[in-house]
Amino acid sequence: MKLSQGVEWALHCCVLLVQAEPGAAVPRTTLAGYYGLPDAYLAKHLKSLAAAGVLIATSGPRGGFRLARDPKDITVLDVVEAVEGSAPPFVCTEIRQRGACAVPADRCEGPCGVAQVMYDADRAWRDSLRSATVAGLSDSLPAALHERARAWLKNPSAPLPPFA
Amino acid sequence: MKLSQGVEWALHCCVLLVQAEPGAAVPRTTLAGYYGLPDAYLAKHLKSLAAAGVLIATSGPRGGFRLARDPKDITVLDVVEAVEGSAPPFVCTEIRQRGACAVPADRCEGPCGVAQVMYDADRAWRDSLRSATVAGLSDSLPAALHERARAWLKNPSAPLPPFA
DNA sequence: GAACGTATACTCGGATAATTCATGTCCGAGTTGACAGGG
DNA sequence: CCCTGTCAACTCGGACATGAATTATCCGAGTATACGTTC
Repeated sequence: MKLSQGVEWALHCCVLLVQAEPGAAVPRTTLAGYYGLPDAYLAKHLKSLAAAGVLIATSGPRGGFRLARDPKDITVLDVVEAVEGSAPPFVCTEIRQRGACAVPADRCEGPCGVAQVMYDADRAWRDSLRSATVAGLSDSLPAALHERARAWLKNPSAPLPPFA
Repeated sequence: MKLSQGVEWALHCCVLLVQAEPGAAVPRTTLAGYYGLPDAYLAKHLKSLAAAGVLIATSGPRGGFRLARDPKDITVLDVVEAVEGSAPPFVCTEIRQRGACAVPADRCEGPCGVAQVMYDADRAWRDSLRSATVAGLSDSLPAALHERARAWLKNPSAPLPPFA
């Protein structure tokens, strides 16, 4: 089991977008440059975020991506599911109904114990991710980083002030 | 994010092995036949379980696999990690230290907020899996299935009694 | 009848292909902003 | 000075290669059993 690399990128980009001017869009090249990511590939994940309703994409000059709603209402789970898909990681193939000792289907009402345990764990994982929001992640960063982010988003080509 | 198919197979096989005679080994062909699984591929996962110390493999006639310890002491997490590996699903590549707005390494003491949230979710997932044991899964099955399993393990070629 | 040696059959283990999915990259469609020209 | 039409540049979106991991399979190494032979 391995999570896509894009999850990390998407989360950091969403946190960065909190610092953008309200209503302003940030192009993907600016986002990619901030973290040194390949913009061509980052586009793929940003597209998924837009399709999932987490971001809003705008075309043309002054276009780009912006958060679709208040950062307080964007959970980490929203971002993860946008990139990874909302399909459960464990899929029960009902092997109890196959093979020499197959159990008749009419005796398999609920999910088997194995699937139930996996589903419970998946729910615990999702509940944990749902309890964190993009706003909370942004608040955990020091104010100095917010300043640098705002300066960069306003003018990516200008030199950044040195660290205090 | 997708879990390997082998996780389901491994869990069901471990639950089935609870019904084996104490000290007796069950060959992989018998395990595969019970659930109608490809024995050649199942061998790969059983090998992983043996390497992880969940099962004990024995060669030669009357050989096969048996549980390495009491089913109460085998958690579902043990089985999942044996098959999937114990590597965390989320790997932080420290992208905050890269790109145009890279943060100096000496200012990155602990993990970043994004990684922390993912690690917490991973811990919740593992804790959930750790709270379930192979013995618990076996106990959740009806007694009739235990009977059928014991009969099959004792003589896989004999016809099974019909369902009551 | 018991012990021993051999051969056999059965088991796991590692090495080897095929397929699927994530990764990485590119170019085209669409849209907005800017500019030049005219009123 | 203001309005309008055209143009151009910038943006995203989908289509196209690449690589790795999972899936799937086979054959060889090793071992305990069973049998036949001998004492």
